[in-house]
Amino acid sequence: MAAGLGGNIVSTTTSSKLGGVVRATVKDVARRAGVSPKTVSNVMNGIVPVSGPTRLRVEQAMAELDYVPNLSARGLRNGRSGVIGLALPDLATPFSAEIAHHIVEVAHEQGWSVQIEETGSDPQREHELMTRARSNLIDGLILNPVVLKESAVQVGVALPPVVLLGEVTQQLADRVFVDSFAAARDMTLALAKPGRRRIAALGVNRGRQSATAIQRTGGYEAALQQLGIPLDGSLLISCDSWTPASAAESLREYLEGHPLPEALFCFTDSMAMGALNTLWKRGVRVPDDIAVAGFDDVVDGRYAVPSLTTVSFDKRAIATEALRLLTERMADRSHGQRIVEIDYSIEERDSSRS
Amino acid sequence: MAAGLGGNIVSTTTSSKLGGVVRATVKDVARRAGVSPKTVSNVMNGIVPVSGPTRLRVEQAMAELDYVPNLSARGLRNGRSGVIGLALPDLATPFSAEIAHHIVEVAHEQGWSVQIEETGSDPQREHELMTRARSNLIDGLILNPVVLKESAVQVGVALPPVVLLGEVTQQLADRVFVDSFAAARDMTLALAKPGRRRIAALGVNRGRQSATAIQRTGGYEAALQQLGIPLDGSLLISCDSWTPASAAESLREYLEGHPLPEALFCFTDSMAMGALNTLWKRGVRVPDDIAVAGFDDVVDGRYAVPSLTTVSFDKRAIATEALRLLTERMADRSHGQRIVEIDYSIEERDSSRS
DNA sequence: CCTCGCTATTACATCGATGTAATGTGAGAC
DNA sequence: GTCTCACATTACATCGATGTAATAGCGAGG
Repeated sequence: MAAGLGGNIVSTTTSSKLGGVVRATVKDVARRAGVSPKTVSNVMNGIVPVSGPTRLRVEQAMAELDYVPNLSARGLRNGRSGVIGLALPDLATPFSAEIAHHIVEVAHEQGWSVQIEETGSDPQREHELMTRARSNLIDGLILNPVVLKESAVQVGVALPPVVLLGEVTQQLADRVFVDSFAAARDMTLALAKPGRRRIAALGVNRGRQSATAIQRTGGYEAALQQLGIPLDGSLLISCDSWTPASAAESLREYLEGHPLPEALFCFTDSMAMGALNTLWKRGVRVPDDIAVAGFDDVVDGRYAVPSLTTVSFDKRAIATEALRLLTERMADRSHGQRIVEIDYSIEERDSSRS
Repeated sequence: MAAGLGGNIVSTTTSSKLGGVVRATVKDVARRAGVSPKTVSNVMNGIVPVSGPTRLRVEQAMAELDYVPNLSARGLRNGRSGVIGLALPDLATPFSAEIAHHIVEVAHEQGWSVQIEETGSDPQREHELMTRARSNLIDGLILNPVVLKESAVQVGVALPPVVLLGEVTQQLADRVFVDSFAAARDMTLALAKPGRRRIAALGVNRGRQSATAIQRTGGYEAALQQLGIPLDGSLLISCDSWTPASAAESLREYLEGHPLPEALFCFTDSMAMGALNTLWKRGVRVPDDIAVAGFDDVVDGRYAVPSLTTVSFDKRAIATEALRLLTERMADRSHGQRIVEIDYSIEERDSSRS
């Protein structure tokens, strides 16, 4: 309201409003504590030393005014927002949800906020995200891409730090992954152990192959080869969407035209649960008539009927490693590509117990 | 590099860096298009009219420079970030995940980003979130509280717009909810229809009651009363954590000391799936020996063995309504509390089919 | 008593976008 | 040919926090 004299403008209204409610700023805190705004800032950041008494006065003033820093302003000034993005195909998928859970949890422990985006397996959407990322509202991105070779995700110099989850190849970004090929191979071997030879695989994509599907199919085939079992194309059950609904329906159709395999390896637990439902509806007993296995070790799979044999791995480790790679790259963008592999194990449960 | 003359300082270095990569600003775009920064801003916002040719030049310049607006700066200036917060107890819970999925989806359609937080059912954490919300990085908050009467969530004047999900009472915030009481009552009635009288309820909390647990327990008891069935305390199976693990274990312990009820109403689908697993392990047939029902209509429940009878409701409608309430309140903070009720229906599936 | 040197504090500019108020430009009317 | 009016465009200040460089304070050493 009051204009100063000369070049200096002395404003008396410094607090800002949020929906009509006043909010204190550093200036307000400074005035109340009888110091300069920069000193308040110094107290908050702790880099520049502040004397004991002054620090106390400032802290008290902050408390009295219920001061909350404006992160937009800080983000503008610092060039960093303290927010990371997490992009997943579909949050409603139990596997994605568990990953998201761990990432949000680990991020929070380290003081980061997480902004979630769904790509819906759409390369276009994945591209949008990179752009969004560049708008400085997020400092980095953890991306779980689906489509192989999606040129959309060109992890280049003009983009913020990115960590990919999963087995995208041909990308230069940092990456955390589980060796799906080896895991699928081992699971197939485990299913074959009790002498089963007619082992079907559920989840082969008909059209555009996802990187994950290719890996798991490859591992499955490698195991058969290792066992000397000839590859039987009629045991590859395709399933366009990796959902229980799609899996249940695909298996239902399949069983109408094919004999029952001795074992069924589903490429995700979600699909396995759809499959279990179909088998149960047809009166097929698991594991007596057919052994079933999944992949991901999702919580619900453990309580499926029967409990689902699956490929298990430490999802929290994935979150921890992804965040480590991301923060390290944010600190130093120059170092080369880093790839972290997460161990897996075969969890044999009731659905394949012979 | 070149200093201007007089009071005006003409800077030639206007683009900013992000990890060593130059990023164009409005100034750069303006210079390239031969207009002022404000005109560029006008082109983007579309409020102030800009002549055709000028607009074209600006748009071309933006494209050439690969311009991306800095949202921190915009947020600082406008006081709004375009981000809303979503706080849920636990993302890994299929129900929460599905809700999150729909909210993220609907929010994206309306141009909002979503920042996710987990409260872990911790009132303290819920409080932190409100503070965080005030830091202007989020314009509003959708909160799914768990604990009843958590004084932490004091939806007051100094806080950003909040919409609560669920049946928190005694709060003045806008709210979207499903009538758990009525739904639980109807489900209990449905389970009793074929003449079942010994109906157990799984999910009663031992210690601190959640609002939801109270509602569902109440509905269950109301149904029994309506049916003239005396309330039998030994049919109330408590379960401290609403997870399949906890439910499976609680039921296992329960069955060791009690006869098998005729029906089991679990307060969530997740718990019901844990229960199904326990029943199967004990050789109890569902629905022949006992009918089982859940609540939430989670995807995996539909493919449980047997398919789970449940209380269903439109989760996308919850998301849509929550966002509508939130955006309306952000536009006008003065109007009174609004409460939206979402319809439910009883989905009878194989787990209770007699 | 004065200066040196160290530390705590301050004034000022800055990050990028945008509202405000003022300026510039053109067509149309007299 | 001049004046008005409407509209496109510009200069400047601002949002809030913080780095930079300069200042103030203060004890120790000469």
